[in-house]
Amino acid sequence: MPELPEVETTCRGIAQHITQQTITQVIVRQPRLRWPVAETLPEILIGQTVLSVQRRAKYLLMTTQNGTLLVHLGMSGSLRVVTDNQLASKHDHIDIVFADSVLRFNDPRRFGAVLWTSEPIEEHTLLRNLGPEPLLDNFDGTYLYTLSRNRKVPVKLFIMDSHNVVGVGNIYANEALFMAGIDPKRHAGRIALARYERLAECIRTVLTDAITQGGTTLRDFVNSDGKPGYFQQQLRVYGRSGLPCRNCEASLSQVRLANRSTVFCRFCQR
DNA sequence: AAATTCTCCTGAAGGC
DNA sequence: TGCCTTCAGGAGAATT
Repeated sequence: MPELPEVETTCRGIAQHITQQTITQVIVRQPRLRWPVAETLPEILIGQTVLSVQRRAKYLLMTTQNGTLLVHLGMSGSLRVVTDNQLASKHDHIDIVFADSVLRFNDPRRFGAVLWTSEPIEEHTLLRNLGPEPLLDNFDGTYLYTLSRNRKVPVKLFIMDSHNVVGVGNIYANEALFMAGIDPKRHAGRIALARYERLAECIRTVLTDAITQGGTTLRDFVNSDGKPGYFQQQLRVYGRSGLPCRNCEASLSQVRLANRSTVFCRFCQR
């Protein structure tokens, strides 16, 4: 499933192909996504030129002279650039057509979103209340510590809440907490500053490593055959319930927090 | 304000 | 082979 590293890699991968390209056609085969795709999307987009492709949280922002196309990949979405007229296949819901290429949005579970906005992007409802980017300088242990005082929510849910910090999905929340030695169930307000310093660093590390891997794994966004090819990182705990902890060999535990699978080592994480 | 639950959707995996 | 159930989950919306 696309987490921040996949979105970042997608952003870099498609940017080089569609920046400065003018949209000649828009095909919407399935408008029922997370929110309905505007019926007017083709007439809005045709003739516009993509000036930049950026990422905020897990949103991809394609800016033109008139506004921004927001794309969220949800659980199962992917974007790829097609240059050889290949036929659309199952779940290829939207094509953004340029002179020599097509940006194709595929999303089996349709939790993704494609939305047009002409208002200033930072004021958009979906972006205005987001917390800091975990890879920028305004995110650190002091920030997490201060924000979490008196909060009773489990720390795993705290770091997965996009109001607090964006882009930490279930997989990397599990991984970062293992790496930091923190019990995912621990109340956010009951963790000391030094441990939050460690956690912030671990969040940065797991995300950065994944982006580095993705840069090589998802090396080609043009005519990638079939699957989007999300990277299989070396995961320490996620998906390893009942398997030995890579640190102490004990069997890894699994619980559910807010209906999310949570895997941890009950000895290494406190 | 904060915490919790609900909701959308399809594909994979397991049981019989 | 096939049909059923269960699970997976991003994150906004709704509820407590």
